[in-house]
Amino acid sequence: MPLRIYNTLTRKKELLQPIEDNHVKLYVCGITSYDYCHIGHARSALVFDMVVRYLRYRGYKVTFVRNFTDIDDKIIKRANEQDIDSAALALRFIDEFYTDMDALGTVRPDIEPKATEHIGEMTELIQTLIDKGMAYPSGGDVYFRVERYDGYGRLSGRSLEDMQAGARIEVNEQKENPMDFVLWKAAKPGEPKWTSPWGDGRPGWHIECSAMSKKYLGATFDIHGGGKDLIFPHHENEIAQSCGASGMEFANLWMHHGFVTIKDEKMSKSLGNFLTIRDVLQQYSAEELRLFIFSTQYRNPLDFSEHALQDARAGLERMYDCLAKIEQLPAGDEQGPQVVGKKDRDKLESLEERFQHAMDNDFNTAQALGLLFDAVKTLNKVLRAAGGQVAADDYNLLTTTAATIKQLGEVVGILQHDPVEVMQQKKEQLLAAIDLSEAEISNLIEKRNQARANKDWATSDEVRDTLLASNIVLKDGPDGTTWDVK
RNA sequence: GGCGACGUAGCCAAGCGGUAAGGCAGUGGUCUGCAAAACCAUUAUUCAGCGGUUCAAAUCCGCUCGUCGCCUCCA
Repeated sequence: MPLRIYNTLTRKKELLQPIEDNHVKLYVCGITSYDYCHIGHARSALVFDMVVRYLRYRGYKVTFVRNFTDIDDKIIKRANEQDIDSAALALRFIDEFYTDMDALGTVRPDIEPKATEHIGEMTELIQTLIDKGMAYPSGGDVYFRVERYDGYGRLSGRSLEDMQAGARIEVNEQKENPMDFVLWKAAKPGEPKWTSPWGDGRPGWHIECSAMSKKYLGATFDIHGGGKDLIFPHHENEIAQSCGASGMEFANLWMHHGFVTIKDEKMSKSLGNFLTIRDVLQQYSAEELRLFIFSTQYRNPLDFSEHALQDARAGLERMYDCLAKIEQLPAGDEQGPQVVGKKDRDKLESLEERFQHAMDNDFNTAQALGLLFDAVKTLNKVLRAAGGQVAADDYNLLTTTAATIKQLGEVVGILQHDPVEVMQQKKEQLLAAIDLSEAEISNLIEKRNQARANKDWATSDEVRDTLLASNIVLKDGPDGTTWDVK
């Protein structure tokens, strides 16, 4: 029954115990909007989409906040390169982000705050830190005084000494300590700026999340999430700012997902080995992409390859095919022979429970999906054994299990389309690429059936080979011949 | 250099102290005129290597090797 989540802070799986009974408050670091999103961003969005869906499925109320960083060095730089306004650039890529998210079918967060709309909250927080001696203005900037916060390094598991030893930080004369980080940046000429007690400027990156999470979720909340690359310095600094200012705990649980890699290297802009979400969605459906992403547990690295996506496609089709067959099954016959054995019945009836058990273990989607596939395997076996004549009891088991599979699929966002239609659409799509209509295929099948009735195998095989040349595969079953596009 | 993660069949991937899920691919069989599909069976005496703890280890501990990540913007 209990849901356990791996907490980066303690390096252990911990029971989820929301501060407010049954209400989970979740903050996720969103994108910096200056470019199209790549598959790594898709993984992030999809992982937390799954988390929210699962928590809600388990009966929790979830308040989900995900921010937009719409002011930052990269945005300014990119806007300058294109000679456009930085705010306009940021807005444009927020729009593009929504386009991608809608295509992926992710649930919208409840609140999506933008950094530029919370400057007041940030300056207030910075002032609190200055008042407490945890921050200091210097030359128009304001810096966080890292040595004044005892717990600095506890999230990333490193000591201040370790970090200083290997510091690759640029020497900055304005800092008291090289590890101090900026809370407020003085504006250079021509840069976007806001007024503050320390002069015109803009916020540093980390302060926005501290300010906005506090505003919408409170000083202490349940889960804070993001990619592994945010652990240091971003989340470490958030903890320092938030705990430093409030004197209270910040997020109770820290969830960090692994990277998407290509040939085992991190996908990133600097390496140039990234694919955008829309690139991939041109070739693969959102559900295929989801199946691929959830084929491994969220903390592990996930290697992107054409082969892996093809596997996901084959797997998803296998599931839909099974569901479609059940949907088209004639209602159960009271007289029909029962073919489902006790072992299979128990297995199918306990599917939801076992699925929950897997997901309760730190959202183990890989195992959960394995259980779904295992159920499909069993359903296929039953369908085969029944041969179209299903006993009423078996029929009920088949249809309720199919409904359960669809319901559980919703947690990871797959199997949400009508199975019969999906299989039909798949055919039509592929047919469109071939110069044959369904009617022509039916005619050819009819011709072949006549030839077969006359035991004219030469003609029969000729028809089959002709169709095969157009990627149409014939399947002779007990109820006649059906076909599929290869 | 500091810190961390990972190494399970041809590929992907669960399992986290009680004797190796699942997917893709392969092989044999049922079915078929022959096929295809589907189904059934089968595919790791073994979990990078070497030691140790334990009645029992892929699972815990130590060392070695290998891969990757963070330490600078990054999901």
